[in-house]
Formats: sequence, C-alpha cells, structure tokens
Amino acid sequence: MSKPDPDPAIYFALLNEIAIIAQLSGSLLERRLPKGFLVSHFAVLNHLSRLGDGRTPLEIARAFQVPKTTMTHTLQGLEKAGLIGFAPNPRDGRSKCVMLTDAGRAFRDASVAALGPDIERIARDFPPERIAGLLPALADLRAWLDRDRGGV
Amino acid sequence: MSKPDPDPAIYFALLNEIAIIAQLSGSLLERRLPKGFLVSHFAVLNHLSRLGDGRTPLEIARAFQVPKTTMTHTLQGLEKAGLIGFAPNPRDGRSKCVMLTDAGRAFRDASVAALGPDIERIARDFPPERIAGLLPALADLRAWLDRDRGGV
DNA sequence: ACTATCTGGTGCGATATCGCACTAAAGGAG
DNA sequence: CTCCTTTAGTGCGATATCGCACCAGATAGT
Repeated sequence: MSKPDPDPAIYFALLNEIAIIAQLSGSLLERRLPKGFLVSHFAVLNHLSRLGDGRTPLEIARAFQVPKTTMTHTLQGLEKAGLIGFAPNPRDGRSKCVMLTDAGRAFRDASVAALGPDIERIARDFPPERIAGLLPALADLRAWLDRDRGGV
Repeated sequence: MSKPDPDPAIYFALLNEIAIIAQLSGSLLERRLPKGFLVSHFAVLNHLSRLGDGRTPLEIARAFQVPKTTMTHTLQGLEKAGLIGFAPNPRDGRSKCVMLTDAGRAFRDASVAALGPDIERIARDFPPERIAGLLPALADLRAWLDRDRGGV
C-alpha cells in the first residue's frame, strides 16, 4: 500500500531551485535595464519581438499568466514610453492589437545586448552543452504546466 | 577571431524557460494557499522550516534577494497571522531573531501537503530520475548566481 | 572614553500587482 | 431583430514591493 509516493521532495526541490534562479536572474536583468523599467516591461517587448507583434492584450496576459488588469497597466507604461502602440483590431471591435514601435524594438535589442557580458560570464563556467542538456526537459515541464494551469 | 560568442541564445532561452516555470508553479502554489497568503509568506516559512529559525530579517532578505523593507513588510504580515514571533538578538541589540511558531510550522506543512496532488500529477509525466538529472546543474547555476550577485 | 562611521530595522511615499465591478462589443437563441 | 450570455478592456481600491531617509545600536580609529 505504499509506492504512490515517489519522493515529492525531489520535485519540490526542483521547483525551489527554479524559483531562486528566476529571482536572481530577474534582478540581474533588471539592473541592466534603464532606470524606471522593470522586467515586466522587457518581458512584453521580448515576447512581441520573438513571436511577432499584433497580439491582443489578453493574449499577452495569458502568455505570462498574469491578470489582464496587470497587463493593461504594463502596456500603458510601455505606450507612455513610446515603445509600443495600439492599432484597432479588425476582427473584434472591443479589442486592440499591440504593435512594437521602432523604439520598442531597439529597446529590446539593447537590453539583450546589455546582458551579453553577464551571459558570457555564465558561459565561462557553464559550457553550452551543459545548458543545452537541460533545455528539453525544462521545455517539457514548462509546456506541461502551461497546459495544466487552471485559468487566470 | 570569432569564437568568444558561444551562442548566447541558448542561455537566454534557458533563463526564459526557468522564468516561465517559476511564474506558473508560483501561481499554482498560491492557489493552494489559504485566502490572503502569498508565495512570499510561504517562502519565508519554508525557508525557516528547512534551514532552521532564529535567523535575522536581514539574513532572510538576503537569502531571497529582496530589499530589507520588503522583508520587514512580509514578516509583519506573518507575525500578525501568528505564524512567526520575534526574539531579541543576544548578539546585536538592533536586530531580532525570527522564530517559527507551532502554527507557522503547521501552516508550512499543510501547504506542502496541499501541493501533494499537484506533485503527483507532475510525477505521473516526469519520472523522478528525469527530475533528479536536472537538479545538480540547476543547483550549480543557482549557487553561481548566488555568489555572483551585486548586492541587494 | 569619544567621536565618526557603519549597519539592522523601520516609516514613508511611489509604483506594481491584483481582484472586483463595470462598459461595450460579440456571439447565440428565439 | 431582440434578448441573453459571453468576452475584451478598463477604473478603482487594497495590498505588495521597493527606494530613500531616518534612528538606534555596533564598530573602528584615535
């Protein structure tokens, strides 16, 4: 009657390590951003830059698993800074399309570039093969959680 | 003269996956906590429970890489809820020692238990060996970032 | 011992995040 | 078409997080 417990501590430890790494790398990134910008701003710009803009605020909110009011706020900040713009959504009159401006694209690229030296320092101690070995499992786990989540 | 660039994209992708997993598992955890409690509360209780209480607020703040004012606030909430208490620090009159109460310990254990079913669902798709294989590298990375950080 | 400097903790103000409630447009049923 | 339900976005109030300034106790230099 006892085998259903596959040592939950391992899973717990994994998520714990991941949470700490996210925290540390996040504050590292934030230190590289211009004064007044947060990781949340960069994350949106990076998302739009990688996957293409023209998405709606709600789609972006879902992608980051944050409430839509939070996304409204973040997007307002980005718009005020001139890094994004809004276009009407031809498919839905209630909605908008979020568009990257040139400044937004430049901001994102500059932020990535600013992280270059840090990445290099990491790469000095963690060879690419070791990192690449982690990626598939983590991507699977991410996809699993993404599928699993109970709606936000 | 070009080999110093070991494909930074890999590292970037890794941190990106980690950030998403942390976000998703964090909101999963938060849904399991009693109304009004946040991951930050649980994190502190878990920290004290695993590594022992009696630590000072500043030590805890550093462990989580958050400003000390944030930790003051979090600890005030935990104290108001009766989950921790403060004892004078015999080594330093300015400082305090954060002590877990029985309720605090119980709260932490109950939270971990509440995650049990989720862990089991994960375990169904991710065998322990696969998780265990990830841990050493992630622990190394965490330790590296922990050592590297430019003071908060 | 005395003073200067440093350090742990907190109060305060600014901003971020989030839940709730609301508006307006979309979709569906009759 | 009309009514009803659902959905996208936002305003508002509550709480969290954070930077700055301050105080009190600790530490160092003389």
